[in-house]
Amino acid sequence: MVSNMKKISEGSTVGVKNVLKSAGIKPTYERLRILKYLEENNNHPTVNMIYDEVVKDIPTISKTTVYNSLNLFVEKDLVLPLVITGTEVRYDRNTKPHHHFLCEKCGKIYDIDIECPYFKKGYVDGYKIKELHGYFKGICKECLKIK
Amino acid sequence: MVSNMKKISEGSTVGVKNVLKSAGIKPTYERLRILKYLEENNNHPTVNMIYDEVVKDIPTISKTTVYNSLNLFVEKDLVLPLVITGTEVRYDRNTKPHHHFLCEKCGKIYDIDIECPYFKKGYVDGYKIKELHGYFKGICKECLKIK
DNA sequence: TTTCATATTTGAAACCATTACAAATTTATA
DNA sequence: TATAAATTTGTAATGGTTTCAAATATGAAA
Repeated sequence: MVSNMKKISEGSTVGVKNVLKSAGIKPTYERLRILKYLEENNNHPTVNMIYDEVVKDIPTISKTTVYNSLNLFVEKDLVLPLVITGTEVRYDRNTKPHHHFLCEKCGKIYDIDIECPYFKKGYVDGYKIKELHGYFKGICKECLKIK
Repeated sequence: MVSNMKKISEGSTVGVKNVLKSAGIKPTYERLRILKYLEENNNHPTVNMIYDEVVKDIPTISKTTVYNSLNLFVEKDLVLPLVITGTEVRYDRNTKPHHHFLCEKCGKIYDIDIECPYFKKGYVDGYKIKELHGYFKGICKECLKIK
C-alpha cells in the first residue's frame, strides 16, 4: 500500500534514510535533516526557509550544502522545483504531476490536484510533452473569507 | 475587426505609437523601438535579446531603459512576462491567455492555444483565479523530426 | 583500529539578472 | 525661450545561485 508506506516514512529518521538509499543517495546527516524538513512541511519552501530551520539543529551547516542537497534531490526525482514567484526556486516533496496556486494576499502556495488532458495524452500540437508546470495566481479560500 | 487592426499595427511606427498612446504611455523613441521589436518578433525574447537588436538602431540606449520600458509595458498589460526557463524573464506581446511550450532541444518557446476549464470558470477548489501560467516542456515538432 | 582513497561539506568569491538611484538629457507647456 | 516634469543613462547595489579549493567526514581494506 503506497499511501501507508508514505505515512511511515514521514518524519521518521529511518523513513527518510530509506528514501535516500533507494534513490541512490548517500544518507548523510545533513541530507537526512533537509529531506526530513521537506517531508514534515508541505509549504513549498525556499532554500532560505529550509536553511533557517535546519541550521537550528545543525549549527555548522552551510547554505551551499542546502543547495547541493536540493539539486541532488531534484536530479534523483525526490523533489520538484517550482518557479512560481519568479524571484526564487521553491521545492515540493510531492513529485506526482499536479498544479499549484499562489495566493497574492498571503503568499501561500497550494497543491492543486487536477489533471491536464494534453499532459495525460503526452502531446500538444504534435509536440512531445515531458513536463507540465501549471501555476494559478489569485486569492485563496481563506483570504477570500477575510474579504 | 480586431485581427485586421493587429495586422495594421504590426511593425509600422504609426501602429506602435497608437498602441502606446492608447495604453497611456508616452511614446518615446526608445519605447517605440522596443515595442516594435516585440511586434515584429514572436520569439518570447529576453531583455538581452531585445537590447542586442535595439542597440543597433539606437547605439546610446541603455539596458536599464529596456528594463524600465518592459516593466511599464507589463504594468499596462501590453506585454506578458514569462518565467518558463527559470533563469530569466521572457516577454510575450500576446497578452491573451494561452499556454507555452519550451523545447528542451532547440530552446524555442511556442505559443499553445488551448483553454483551461478552471481558468475559464474563474475558480479552482474555491480559490479565485486571476492568472494562469501553463508551461509545457519537451520536444517540439521540428526537433522530433530530426530524430 | 589504523590507513588510505573517495565523497561531502564548507565558506568565500564569482556570476548574472534585475533594481535602485542620482545625474544628465529630453520633452511638454507656457 | 524658459521652466518644470518626465525620461534616460550609467554605475552601484542586491539577491539568489553556482563555482571552487581547502577542510572534513565517510567507508573500505588491511
